[in-house]
Amino acid sequence: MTQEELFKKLIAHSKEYGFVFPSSEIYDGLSAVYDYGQNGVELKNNIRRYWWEAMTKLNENIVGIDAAIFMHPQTWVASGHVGAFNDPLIDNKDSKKRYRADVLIEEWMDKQREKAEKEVEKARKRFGDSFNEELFRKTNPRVLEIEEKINAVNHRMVQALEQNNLVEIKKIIEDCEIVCPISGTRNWTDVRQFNLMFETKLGSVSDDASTIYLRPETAQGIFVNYINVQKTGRMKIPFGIAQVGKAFRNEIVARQFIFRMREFEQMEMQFFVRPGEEMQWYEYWMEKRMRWHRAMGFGDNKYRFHKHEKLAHYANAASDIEFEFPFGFKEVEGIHSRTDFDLANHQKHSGKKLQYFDPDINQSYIPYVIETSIGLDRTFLLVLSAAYAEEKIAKEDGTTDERVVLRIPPALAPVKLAVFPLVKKDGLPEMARKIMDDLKFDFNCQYEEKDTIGKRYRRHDAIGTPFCITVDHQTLEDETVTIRYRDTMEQERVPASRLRKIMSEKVSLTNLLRQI
RNA sequence: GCGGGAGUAGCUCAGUCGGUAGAGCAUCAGCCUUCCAAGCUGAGGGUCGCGGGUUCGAGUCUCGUCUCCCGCUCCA
Repeated sequence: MTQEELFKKLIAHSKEYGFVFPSSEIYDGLSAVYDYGQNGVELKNNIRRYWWEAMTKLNENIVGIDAAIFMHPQTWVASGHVGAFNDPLIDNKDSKKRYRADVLIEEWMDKQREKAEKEVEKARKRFGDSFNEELFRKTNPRVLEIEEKINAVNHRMVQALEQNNLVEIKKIIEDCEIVCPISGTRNWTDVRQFNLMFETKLGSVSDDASTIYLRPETAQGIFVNYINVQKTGRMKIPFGIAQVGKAFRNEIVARQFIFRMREFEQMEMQFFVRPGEEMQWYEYWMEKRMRWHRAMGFGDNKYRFHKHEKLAHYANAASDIEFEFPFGFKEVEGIHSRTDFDLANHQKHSGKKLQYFDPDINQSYIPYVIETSIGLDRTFLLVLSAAYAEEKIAKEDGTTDERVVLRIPPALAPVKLAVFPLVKKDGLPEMARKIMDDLKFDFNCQYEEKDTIGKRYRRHDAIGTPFCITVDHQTLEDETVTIRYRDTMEQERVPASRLRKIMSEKVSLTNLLRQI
């Protein structure tokens, strides 16, 4: 089976077993938006809890918040998103390459400048020692002509960008006869504005309402609350603030199932440190976050670090944790050293002091920030794709059988255990119900009596239920039941009275957290 | 956005030359009782993604459109 086939099967399996549905599917769906189903929501909640507890429970100096999705519009000016998430783009129809229109024009201007320089060089060779460069630049008609052209284009471009005049930008590209560096043609599409932030209106009357954005990242909710949390929680540097929540990006191309969605959930932690100590904390969190991933037990070789060579506007170091998805190694988490970029800009734009007084060194400063940012939906996809397995089983009569099993870590599995009566009579259902009623306060359980026992086992394999409890005739005699293990398909007979203790141990999130 | 592929029952798919929409699995009810999906009987479930056009007649031909998958592109 190719990886592509595997991925398709995974998507089909996700739908068939109630993990992920296309959004508003009865209306044909909505591009790159998905809903979590009855099993998906359980798995997602469990992953979220695993992260949340790993952050806030295991670290005394990390606390959580839950900031609103709507934020003051100035937030996004300060963070740089209004500038950086707003690009005029143009496509070349022949090479199918996409460019930033303003970059194309700037590159054209650079080329013109090179031309002028060549004229100057030529003249320098011709005139030798008597060459007066300044005079030549001021008087040579060719150089003057080029410079005039550059200035005119630059003026037009700046004005067009300011007025957001996309038609004019395209006209500049046409007038300058700019060609695609790849295809060499001038077969361009219209210039389009891509704003990655979703806009909406705050206020009921749209006329005097102000435009606000759906947050494109959750981090800013932490930065604007940093001083509140620090003061009211009496936090001392180094400390962290964790948050889980939805973020929204109007991606040009959203693809690969739930890997890149327009509405997605981030689990972010911003760790505030003393300036100059950021690199050691950066290393610390890279290592610590990798351990969190590996504790899930999908295999260390499935993960790798990817160091960013080209850094974002706010960072002085950045690495991704990549996981080997069916479509290749892809980012699930970023660990970024964001310097004091965000806090310093919020201080500047808000006029509020965001400094921290450090009693140890008797100094005030704006803290530096190490960010760990992981996609919850991506982690969900990670767990599903790592857990999904198709197995061949040798049967007693020599034939082979197949089963689909999700080897989800028990602590994360949507349903922890299923309780079955072996047959639907002789008082076995009643006995099974009684056991189920006792266990349901502690675990997410399901009771099933329909179909043969084998079918019921397979059904629960398919949704990743790690344990099946079967009540048989012997149970009526000595109150023992069997536990059937999902991964090995082996069974073990235990007293029903011990079930709660045994299961607590096996599905414990605490035990998973201890492995980090 | 461009190129390729796809869309028929909950799932996987068949549907010939344009002539009354099918199978297996699943679901539900009943029978049977057996620890690894396959027994028996019956039932429900479809505007063939959506909308035009051609035709006496369209799941099938044609045009448009939407959605999904793959590649390019984009990606704090």
